[in-house]
Amino acid sequence: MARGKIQLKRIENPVHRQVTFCKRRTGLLKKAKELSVLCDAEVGVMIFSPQGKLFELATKGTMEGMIDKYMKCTGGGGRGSSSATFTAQEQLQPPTLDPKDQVNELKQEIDMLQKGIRYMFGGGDGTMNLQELLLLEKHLEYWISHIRSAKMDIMLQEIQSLRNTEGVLKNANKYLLEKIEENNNSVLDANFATVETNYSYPLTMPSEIFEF
Amino acid sequence: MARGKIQLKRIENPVHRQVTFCKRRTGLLKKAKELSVLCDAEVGVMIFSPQGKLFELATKGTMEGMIDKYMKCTGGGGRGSSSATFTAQEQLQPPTLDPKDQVNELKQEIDMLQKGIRYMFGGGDGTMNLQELLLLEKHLEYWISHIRSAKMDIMLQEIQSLRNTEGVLKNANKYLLEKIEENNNSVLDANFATVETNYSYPLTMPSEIFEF
DNA sequence: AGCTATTAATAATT
DNA sequence: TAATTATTAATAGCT
Repeated sequence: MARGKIQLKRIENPVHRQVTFCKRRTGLLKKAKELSVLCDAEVGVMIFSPQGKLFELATKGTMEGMIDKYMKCTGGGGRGSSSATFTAQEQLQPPTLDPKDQVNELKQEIDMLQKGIRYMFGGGDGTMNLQELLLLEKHLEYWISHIRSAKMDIMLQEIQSLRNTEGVLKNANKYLLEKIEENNNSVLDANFATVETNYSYPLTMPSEIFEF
Repeated sequence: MARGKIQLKRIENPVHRQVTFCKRRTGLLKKAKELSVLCDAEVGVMIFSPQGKLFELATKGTMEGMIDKYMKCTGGGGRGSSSATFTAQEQLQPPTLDPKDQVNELKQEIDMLQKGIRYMFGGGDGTMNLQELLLLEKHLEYWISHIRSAKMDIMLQEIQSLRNTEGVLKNANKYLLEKIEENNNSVLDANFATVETNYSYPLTMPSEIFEF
């Protein structure tokens, strides 16, 4: 937003970077405060400079309070992601477990996530339960609409092109056969009478599979 | 920044407030990410809607990690948080390696996977940082090997089939032309001399695009 | 959800 | 640094 567009990549010039950090930090904190006031939301922002200096903003109460709230929100034991995707974790569990159990539990969760991914991309080895499958299905419906990749388009184009060629060849073939027939009739030579059957081939290709 | 100035006070109209919350929340998170990328800073944002729903962004690692860093930054034990806004402080971070770290590591991996899934299929709301993307890329390389779906295989098969047909037709065509030539030679009839050129067509198709 | 007319943020420059 | 300004980016009000 200024005398020139910016690329969304690290600013290499250290001076520019520092200046921009200053300006944008101020801007971000301002925006955060505005959001909070305008929309009655509670906003917390933490910024660590490259040198490790902390800048913070908590629009209601303290940052500590926000962190507590955050912990409660993300599920007590506290991973850092909201509702969403494929989690099978319990929301209510004794907070203190043996570290080893904790590790195993987390490993299991990772397995679950990977299973979901494998299911989607590997062709589904059928070890997911109904609830998981329903969630997946919902996502799939959305993803499917995005699958028209360029490669697919190119392939379809190529198929069409080949089909056109096939048509041309068929016509040429037919024409030539007719001409031979004519020749045969006129010169009474039966040598080429079986040509047609010698070169029979299936010209009808199943095309339903391309209806995406 | 729009069709009219705004007052920096709570928007009373609930609909307007909700819409604005949505828009500005997006804007704030975008700005946070930009600051992080442009200036190589680590930024964390927590937003609680009036209804208590959490929206978050952690530009490096997880929010948990940021909170840990914050805690260390603001005074070790977690006390003594700065009451106010815009505070700037020092920070250090010593390296550690014990069971607890293992747990954190696994938690981070789960976060990564969940974020990745959301990123890929949720439309990519752009909340992944470089490190996460690299990890994701690694996973993707694995998944990609499974993407040869039945449909793709069928398509390739179909293309091959069409090419075979094309070959057969070409041969038949060639054979027929030869026969005609023979005929022409034997009956001294020049009527079909131009048949060949009448049915010229490109038989060489670009096939490089199918090298997956 | 999209679309502009405007305002707000800010990159380059002084 | 701090101020200025030419531009870009965000978004308020409408559909």
